[in-house]
Amino acid sequence: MQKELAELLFPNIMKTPEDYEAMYPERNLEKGAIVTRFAPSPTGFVHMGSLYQAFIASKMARQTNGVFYLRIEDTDQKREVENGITGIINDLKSFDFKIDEGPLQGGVYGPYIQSERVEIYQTYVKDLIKRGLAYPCFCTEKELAELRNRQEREKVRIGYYGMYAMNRNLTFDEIKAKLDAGLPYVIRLKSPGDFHKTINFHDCIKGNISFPENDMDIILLKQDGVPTYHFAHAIDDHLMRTTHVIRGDEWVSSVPVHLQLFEVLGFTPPKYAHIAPLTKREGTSVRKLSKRKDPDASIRFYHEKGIPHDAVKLFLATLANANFEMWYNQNKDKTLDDFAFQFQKMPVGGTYFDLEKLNSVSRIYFSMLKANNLYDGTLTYYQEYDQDFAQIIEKNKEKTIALLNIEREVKRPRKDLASYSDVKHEFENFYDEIFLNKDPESAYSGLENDKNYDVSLVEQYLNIYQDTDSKEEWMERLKGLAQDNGYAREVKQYKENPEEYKGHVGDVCETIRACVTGKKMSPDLYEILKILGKESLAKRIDHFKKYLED
RNA sequence: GGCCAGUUGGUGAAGUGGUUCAACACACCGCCCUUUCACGGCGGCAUUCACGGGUUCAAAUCCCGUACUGGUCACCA
Repeated sequence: MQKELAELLFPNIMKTPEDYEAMYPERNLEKGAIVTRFAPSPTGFVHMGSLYQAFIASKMARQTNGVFYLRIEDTDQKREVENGITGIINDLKSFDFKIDEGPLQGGVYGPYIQSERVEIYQTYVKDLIKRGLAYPCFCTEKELAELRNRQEREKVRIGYYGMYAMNRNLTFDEIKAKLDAGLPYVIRLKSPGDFHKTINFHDCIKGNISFPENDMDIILLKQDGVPTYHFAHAIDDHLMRTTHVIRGDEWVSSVPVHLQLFEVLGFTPPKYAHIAPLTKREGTSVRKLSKRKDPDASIRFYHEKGIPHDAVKLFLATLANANFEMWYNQNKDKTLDDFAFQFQKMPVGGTYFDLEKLNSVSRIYFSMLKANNLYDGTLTYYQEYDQDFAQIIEKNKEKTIALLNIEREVKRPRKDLASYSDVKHEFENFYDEIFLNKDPESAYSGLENDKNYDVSLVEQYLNIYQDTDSKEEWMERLKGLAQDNGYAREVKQYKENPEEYKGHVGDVCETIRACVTGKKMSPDLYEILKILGKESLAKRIDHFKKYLED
């Protein structure tokens, strides 16, 4: 009878589970190799939360010489977005995640798009029906809603299970009659579970967890013949020979369903690793990072700000394994690839997505770049976002690299850059074509309207300027200049007898700095002056005077 | 409401029974270095690990309860 029912429902399915088992054999990999996947729905761009999951999955696969593949879960046509798949692939590519198998790169376990695998799912469903483990259900939305209401009233567990599974024991003739009447139906699992029994399993991240067994007759195939997530997961991850299912922890409570599915299908279950969500604070509550509410959830955000993807990855790495940061700080010459991530060290609760932390990670990243690499990245960034500035730094390539190199090739480099967008802000005043073309007020806006400077100090400095000076000679000159004008040669001198001086050599520097950079703070003045040269200095003095006169 | 999980300083977090167990990072403050800022150095910032009880010679670490936070209970993934 069950066999007849199976044939009645799926007359066109000719293959058997055995055929697919043979088609997709076990992978031949070294022991401990992790086969895992990134399995998004094509609902738009990849956001931080899913990127984080992809990062962890690809990392775990890479470091065990395993396989990282991409599977598109497009079983819900309603949610689909145009170009969703290429968008996802491009996003992953831009972060340099190597995809071993996927819709574009192919692979012997394909197709890697679920909508192209419908025949496979139906084959297994047909087999389950044949074995009396699944059945067609004709319940309408309305009936289901009524059931829910009734269960709410009776204060019993809500769901389609046990005695509430109305269509569970329909006879063959009843089913045939409904079919003949053209009624739509879904295929449900005839759950063998008992809610009063407990199922234990081990999650690689969360540890041992126990749940009541699943007794819900969950839907396997929707009305359109396409599987639900649960069923597709069981079939695909078995057939694609996934060893570790790495996914968001909103799935933890579904594990009993999934384990049951593996059981009835006769599959060995994979290991599970449920990743805690990236979270944000909102008042006193905590919520998942949201595509809609958080601009920083989008990858675009980092691109526009000019935070390199490698810096973002470093940040994700510290979120994934907090001990990464310490290791990295002690092994600056190593890369992400040299660190072995551990599931056990991944956070169990929510993971706070802290932009300030990203900032600090990015600063360290920038501080370690070589000037010419920094230059290349900067140029690429401004070619996209500010062509005028891009032209200027391109025209002044050597000068720009020299500027970017100030206090860089030292043991402890500066950390004043957190993004490419900071470069313009920090350095634009060093280009005469920008600085001198600004009106004096805005060129010197960094002085915050402080006009208490003695410009004659800079004029005197111009007269004694020697571009062959070593740093020590330069300093000597400044000290002389200080002394001649009633300033202390040394800061200490001044501190001991402040009333005897107008100020100290630092104040002299400060005045030159203000004149030259338009700011109260800057990288090493000696280096800057050397790069700018005497001519530029002279022009800046005139500019400075206009500002002071105003 | 049922089921499952989490709760360590200003923040993120290490740490799962015992003489450095309260690391580290970010933030903040103080001092030092110093031509400014930064960098760096030193110091400060949880007598205590949500609360209450229990087990133990010994608990942030194990057990029970309470509170709070989050997840989940779809023909969405």
